[in-house]
Amino acid sequence: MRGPSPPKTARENPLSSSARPSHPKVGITEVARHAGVSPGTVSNVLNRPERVASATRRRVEAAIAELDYVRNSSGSSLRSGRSSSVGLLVLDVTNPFFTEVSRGVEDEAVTQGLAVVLLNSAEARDRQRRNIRLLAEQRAAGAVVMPVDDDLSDLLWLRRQGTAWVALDRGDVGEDVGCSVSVDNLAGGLIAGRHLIGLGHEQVTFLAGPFSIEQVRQRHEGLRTAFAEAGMDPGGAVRVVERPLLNPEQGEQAVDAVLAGGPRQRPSAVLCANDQLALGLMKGLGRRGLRVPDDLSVMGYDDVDFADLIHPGLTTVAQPKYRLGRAAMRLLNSELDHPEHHVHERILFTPELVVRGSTAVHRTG
Amino acid sequence: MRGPSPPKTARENPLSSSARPSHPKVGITEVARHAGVSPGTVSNVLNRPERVASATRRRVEAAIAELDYVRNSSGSSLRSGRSSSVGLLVLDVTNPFFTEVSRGVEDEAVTQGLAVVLLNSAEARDRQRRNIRLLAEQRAAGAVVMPVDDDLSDLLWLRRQGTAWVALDRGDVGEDVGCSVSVDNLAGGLIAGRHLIGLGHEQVTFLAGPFSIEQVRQRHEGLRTAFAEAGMDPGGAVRVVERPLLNPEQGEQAVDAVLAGGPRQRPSAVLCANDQLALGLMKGLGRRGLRVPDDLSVMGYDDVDFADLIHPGLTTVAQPKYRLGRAAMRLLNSELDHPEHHVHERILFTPELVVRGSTAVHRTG
DNA sequence: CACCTGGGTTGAAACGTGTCAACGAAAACG
DNA sequence: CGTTTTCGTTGACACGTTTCAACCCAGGTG
Repeated sequence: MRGPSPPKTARENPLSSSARPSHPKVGITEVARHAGVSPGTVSNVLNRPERVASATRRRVEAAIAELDYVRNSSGSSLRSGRSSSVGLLVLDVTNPFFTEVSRGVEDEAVTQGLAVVLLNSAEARDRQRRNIRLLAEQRAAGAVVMPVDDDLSDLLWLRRQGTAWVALDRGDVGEDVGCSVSVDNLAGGLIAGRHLIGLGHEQVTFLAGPFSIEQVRQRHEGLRTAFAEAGMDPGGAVRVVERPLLNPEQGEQAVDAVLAGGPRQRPSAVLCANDQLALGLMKGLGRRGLRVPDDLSVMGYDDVDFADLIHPGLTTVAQPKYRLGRAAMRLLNSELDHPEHHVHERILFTPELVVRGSTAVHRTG
Repeated sequence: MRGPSPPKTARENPLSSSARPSHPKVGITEVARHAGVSPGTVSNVLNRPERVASATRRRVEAAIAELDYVRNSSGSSLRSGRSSSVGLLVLDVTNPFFTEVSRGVEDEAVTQGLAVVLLNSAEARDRQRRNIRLLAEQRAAGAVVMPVDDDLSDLLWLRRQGTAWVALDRGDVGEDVGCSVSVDNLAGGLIAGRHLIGLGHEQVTFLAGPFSIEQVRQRHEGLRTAFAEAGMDPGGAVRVVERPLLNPEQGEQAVDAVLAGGPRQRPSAVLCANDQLALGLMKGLGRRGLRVPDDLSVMGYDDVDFADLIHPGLTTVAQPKYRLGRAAMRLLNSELDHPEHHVHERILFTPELVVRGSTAVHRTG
């Protein structure tokens, strides 16, 4: 695709002005010749240094340095059948929640010398599919995946291709299918609901993302449970507004729907499926001249960085984002290291309530 | 590294329960046999479909579908010397500015069938170096890079290895070195300064990131120019507070330094090098009981999503983030397509002032 | 001294693909 | 009808690495 110079004419590349011209083709064999050993030995120096006598090892390392050899990972993963990079398939790079998770994944991956490639599904099924295909073509060692919906068929296909994965933030994948690490969304909805009920709210709206996402469903269910638990009828007390995506724009556009309804059903508090939605909603409310929390209490979910930075601070349900990513990658590592006697595992974190300024007691009347 | 099963024993993999067992090894040759053609023809179907008769093409495509063949990109890039993925080397995945840019890059890359792998420097030189090495080992086709500082030696090395790149948001790379696309930071600082001066501010603080970053230096310079232009002494009017990183935490921690100084030098407005810094600063000010913009005007830089979502809205200098990414990738594409008669190019966008609620006229007295 | 042992090293054989000269057949031409 | 051109297809080879049986040799054992 690139032909660095007119094919047959091995003309000197004008770019390599500084430093040694760095012979265009330095492979393992060239290094071997230069060090007076066989290619196999060089390979050993690279991959199992302990098996080679320290004298020759030093000689090889010197040659590597002198020739400025850089390993060709295509060759290596072609021969070994697997590449040494793992995919991180994320729902939305734009969402701070995911970027935080990715930090955890990266930190854990480097300890194993694995490279992380970050891929973005943008909450779209076909993009997820494209990315999964990409991972298969690259023969990725493994992947950490946040599935876009309940249909795991593409992921099963990926595993059949020989690429292991662990599901993140999706607790409902059976343990016969794969590992998963997630946060208890039922519990999250529950503590959110209890918090609002404790403040005297009797009519709340759940501003939801698509119900095709399991997290959304469970947070909703938890919220309803809280009301049932308090002896109130969830059917009457919690209304749902569903949006197709979980971003701020959607939150802002939802204002009308949230405020709609007769004075009787008008909510005194809103629980958003997401901090992003909450942020947009608060902006929309501000536009309408409504004050948070005086006119309406607002809760988010995730506790992303900016939840603490806006005014009023966003009351929200915190998820251990960094640890989530770390745990997922650790699980993946253990599966890669011992594929034969690996049994899928499910890790469940517990969310925590973080109270800030965006929720207040319901002033009746 | 992975040994799918005890070496010699080709035992049936218990995982492939559903669907066809999908013979573990389907390569281009297997497809060829199945379609009754030569491997070369299959390769042509994959890469230059127009050169193969439609009858045989259909036959091959059927075989591909039936065998569930998935191309092995290791083999392909080993043979061709280049992989078909490009790197996007970003300063900080956490910063919404970069995620927006990445969307532009991705959208443009898919039009050329290139896969984008996102790599994170975390504003750290050694991580940038690791990532550059990774790109070299993978023989990446190219890269879009936001350099962490002025030292471009690693990037020059990368190009010597045969991987082209274009610099993003770093206008000072010479056109003898590589393409670049950036936003005019001098102009940005200038319009920011004019805005503040127009509001009557005479004493402002520039809350800066590390001055090793070119953008920071230039925005500062633009700000000073605005004052000089207005007949005021920049040396007296603009004070600088420098922070080592460009994130919200740093902004919050800078409150003391910003407010420090006798009543005479106490600023009535702050220009932040970054929206992230501005956000943190505003939070810190809130903690101190100071109101924005009543007690202090605050400006950001970038116009990330949330600048419009917080209260008060953040007055800021908008950069065309998405177009930035798109332009960079387009430049890279053109270099990859015609490496021989390519001449490096420099694209400079113009920033725009976005006035929101965080700046107000200076109430003297 | 003959024999074994085992750590170091070698050489050749894959891995799956792209490329390219060569070739056959059919079509266009004189 | 013979000759050239065009279009499709073929095989074999090369890319850079890992792997593995074979081998060498020094040191220990009987």
